[in-house]
Amino acid sequence: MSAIVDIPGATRKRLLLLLNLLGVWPKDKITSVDISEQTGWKDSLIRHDLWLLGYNKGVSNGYQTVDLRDAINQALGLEAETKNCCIVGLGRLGAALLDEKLTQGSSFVIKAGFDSSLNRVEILRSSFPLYPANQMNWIIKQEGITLAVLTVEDKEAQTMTDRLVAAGVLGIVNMTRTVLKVPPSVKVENASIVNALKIIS
Amino acid sequence: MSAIVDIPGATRKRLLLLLNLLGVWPKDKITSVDISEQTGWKDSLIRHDLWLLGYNKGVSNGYQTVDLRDAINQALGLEAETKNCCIVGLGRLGAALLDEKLTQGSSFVIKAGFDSSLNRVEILRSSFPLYPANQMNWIIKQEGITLAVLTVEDKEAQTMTDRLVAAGVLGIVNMTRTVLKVPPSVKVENASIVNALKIIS
DNA sequence: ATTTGTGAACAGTTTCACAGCG
DNA sequence: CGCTGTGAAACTGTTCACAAAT
Repeated sequence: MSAIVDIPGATRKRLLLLLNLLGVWPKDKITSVDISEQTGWKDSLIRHDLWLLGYNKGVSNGYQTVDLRDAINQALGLEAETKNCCIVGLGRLGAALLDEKLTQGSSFVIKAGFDSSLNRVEILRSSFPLYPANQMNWIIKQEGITLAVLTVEDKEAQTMTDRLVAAGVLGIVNMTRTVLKVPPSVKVENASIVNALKIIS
Repeated sequence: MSAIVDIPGATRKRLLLLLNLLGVWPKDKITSVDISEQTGWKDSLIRHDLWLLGYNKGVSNGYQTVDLRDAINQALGLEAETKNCCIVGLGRLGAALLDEKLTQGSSFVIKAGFDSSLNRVEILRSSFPLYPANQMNWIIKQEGITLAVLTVEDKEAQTMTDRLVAAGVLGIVNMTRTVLKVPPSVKVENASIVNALKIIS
């Protein structure tokens, strides 16, 4: 088990996106300039990222697409075991995530969905079980769920977050506009569409 | 029209989230320590942000909730005119966004939805019109649409992006895993759920 | 000739320390 | 005193320039 280098956040985000590009790159060789053209990142930045990562098999010839992809996957500690996730909030947006295609080809498995409305839990069809929100604590523990996607109404966001944290979840993808209050050990990534619109406008 | 100060990206993102917090803050006064407790950001960082923004009405007493909110709104150039948006890709995720509630209370108005499947365009119900993707160019121009939310399948992502760019869109919220290639004048914010899961895990 | 690997220089961001206001 | 406003210091992230490899 090679030492997993500590990759800075900004670099990590880029490498994760690069992984997606490598997955569809048609040629078996790719250069830092190729990547730059596809992504808009400076070629020097890409080389620097890969240097931080400790990859150094590209000398003067560009990188082997597949080999680079594997190396990044390994260095980021992905591709390891699958991670169990849950969805909290089964309104229109949450229900859309019941679609398996979303996580297809990734190492994430959605193990459960929760909603505070019993009605929704009973009506919706899904490939994984749905539960009323008051069962979150024990289901999360029992299923070994470590990540959650939060798609509730804003007014419920903090309450549900508190429950997720109490149940021992390690990371939350926050699709609400609310700023979530979590202990430092829990990671939050904000992916709200309205917030994203504000950022770019 | 006061000079709109140029706010650095990191600060801008925080202020946008802070706005949401201020909207639900129960007291009429708020201090940098209050904000720190709710968000996890260092109180000194918050004061620094507000300093950059040019706000300086808080001296030694904390900030007036409503006044601060207005000031941030104004400084970020939000709250100005409404921005016209469109949704590209009406699969399960895209269809979920047809719900008006999503943009409710924001200054974004969804003017159109597009999909390359005529079938979906005809079947789905929505509060704004849906069009086949080949009409994107003129509809976007006619409706004055400047922002797009991209919720297509990954394999269509770049093609649709090219069309959006050609039609003159200025920003894209990318809900796909694909790294989009756009000219420097077009802003992209990645909000893909699977990518977000990777970031936190 | 290309294209990487490397570290130094540069730019951006966060934290610290503390003067000064109410 | 508690809390902001302020700039310097520390830190993080990006770009540049160029030697080395093929």
